[in-house]
Amino acid sequence: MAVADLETCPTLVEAPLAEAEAEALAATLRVIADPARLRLISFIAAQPGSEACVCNLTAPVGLSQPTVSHHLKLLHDSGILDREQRGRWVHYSLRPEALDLLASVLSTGSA
Amino acid sequence: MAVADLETCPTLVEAPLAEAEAEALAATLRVIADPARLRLISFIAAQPGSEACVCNLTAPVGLSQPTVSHHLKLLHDSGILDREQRGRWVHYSLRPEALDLLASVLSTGSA
DNA sequence: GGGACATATCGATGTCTGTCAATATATCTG
DNA sequence: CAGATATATTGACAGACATCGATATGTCCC
Repeated sequence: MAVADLETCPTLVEAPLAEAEAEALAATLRVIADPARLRLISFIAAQPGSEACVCNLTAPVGLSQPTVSHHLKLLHDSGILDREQRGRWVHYSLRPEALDLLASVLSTGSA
Repeated sequence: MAVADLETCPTLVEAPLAEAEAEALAATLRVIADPARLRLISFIAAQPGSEACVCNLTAPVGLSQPTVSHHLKLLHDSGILDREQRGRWVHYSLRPEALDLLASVLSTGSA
């Protein structure tokens, strides 16, 4: 279930959501609706090139390495972060289109 | 914890989120990250005047009356829906600014 | 006031998930 | 190949929450 699957979804306020559409959107929102994952996103986004090595992400969020790895996996699986392995290190980078797509689904267009 | 409290928050990609800021944003996102609540929002938004009586909301989502009432309370407490009682009936209406504010916090501005 | 109706609250229950310690996998270096 | 380092996976557990039935609260009408 990736953010990209929402591209075919109507806007939230456009028409009544069918059950499957609602579940798809909720699944993506659930990934973002966690303080640790929000902090990871913002930390990565704040780095030059919007990318960061995992080894630099454990300390700032104050969680164990397996937990951070777990969160990064969820963010990657849902298409919010890109993953690139360089030798022993793994770099995660932000996919801004994902957040922007989510924002556009939520927006009412009346602003 | 209402959406309006996010007005002082930086954008998600603007700067690293502090723990309290991340928790505040996550709390609001959690309210939206549920299929039943997403459907309620979209059903209400699709009505003329973006408002609906509770009695018209139970059937479409296929949940019990107490459960629907519970979801509406969460949506109201977080500032996404307005509540107005008219006699025996209660009407909930959408506050578009709330969704738009959320959308603007998520947006990277690079779109 | 009494009965009917609309909505909200309460208590209980099952499921989901965030977290960790332990361990596995993978890559580099000597 | 052996050891070291970086990341991922597994298993377990506690806390959060969606849901329901039962009941309470509030409002209208006779």
